[in-house]
Amino acid sequence: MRIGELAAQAGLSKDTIRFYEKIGLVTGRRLPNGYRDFSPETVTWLHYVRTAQTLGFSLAEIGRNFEELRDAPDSAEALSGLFEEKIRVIDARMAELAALRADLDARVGTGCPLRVS
Amino acid sequence: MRIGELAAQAGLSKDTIRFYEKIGLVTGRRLPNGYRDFSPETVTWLHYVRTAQTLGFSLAEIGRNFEELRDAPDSAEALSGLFEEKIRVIDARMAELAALRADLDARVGTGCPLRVS
DNA sequence: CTAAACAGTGGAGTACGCTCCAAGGTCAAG
DNA sequence: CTTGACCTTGGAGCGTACTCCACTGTTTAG
Repeated sequence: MRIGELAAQAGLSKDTIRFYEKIGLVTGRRLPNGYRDFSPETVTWLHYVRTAQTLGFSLAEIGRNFEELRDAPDSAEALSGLFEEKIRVIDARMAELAALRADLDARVGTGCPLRVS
Repeated sequence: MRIGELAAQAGLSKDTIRFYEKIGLVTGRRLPNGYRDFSPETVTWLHYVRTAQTLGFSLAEIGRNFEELRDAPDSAEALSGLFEEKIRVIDARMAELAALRADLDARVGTGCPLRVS
């Protein structure tokens, strides 16, 4: 798969993918003509990158996951582990949101002390 | 309260607070000697800023809330409205996270296709 | 009176995550 | 053989959110 198709399928720009390659977030083979050639799994990987990113992980952190994954003896197992870890993060994030929601909820209509200056 | 104390209580650096003032995220009176003088409520406000930020709101968005709040005829009512709106945003974000979680959950242990090459 | 601890300003620099060129090579269709 | 869609590279630029610096002024304690 060349970069344009990958970009379309992953919902990213080509420039973004080239940028990700530069920082080691994706790797691609090259065709004889120099064009990048990505495996279909890269689409899944990029979706995961997006997910992790919205969860607050930096590209550097995600890149470290990528390396761990690549070096793992069992990649399916490693991936499951990664996902489980992300799920824990999501749960924590949701708990945070719930707490904030409760806090705001309690303040609604109370003329609470956030009067500014 | 001068900037140093505010910084300590809010867990931010003085530079950050001066930066926030520059972009209109906090406002302060000035003492006769030119030093900034913040009200105690600013601490609460800054905590709110921190929270909103970790939830993914940009400083610009938070700043708009701040202005709406300041310009509102009835500040208590405006604040309630703001909180209710935030709650809706939070609910939406939680639903998003729940979907993400379900997605990851479904992949765990399936030896899903994310082999990286 | 002096030293230390605070405060002020303006402006430069940094890290992150893109985004947009410009100039050029590759390739299939007509 | 040209046109157009695709690809390449390097490098500049941008928005966000700080962070640091140099230099200066103010206040307080000894």
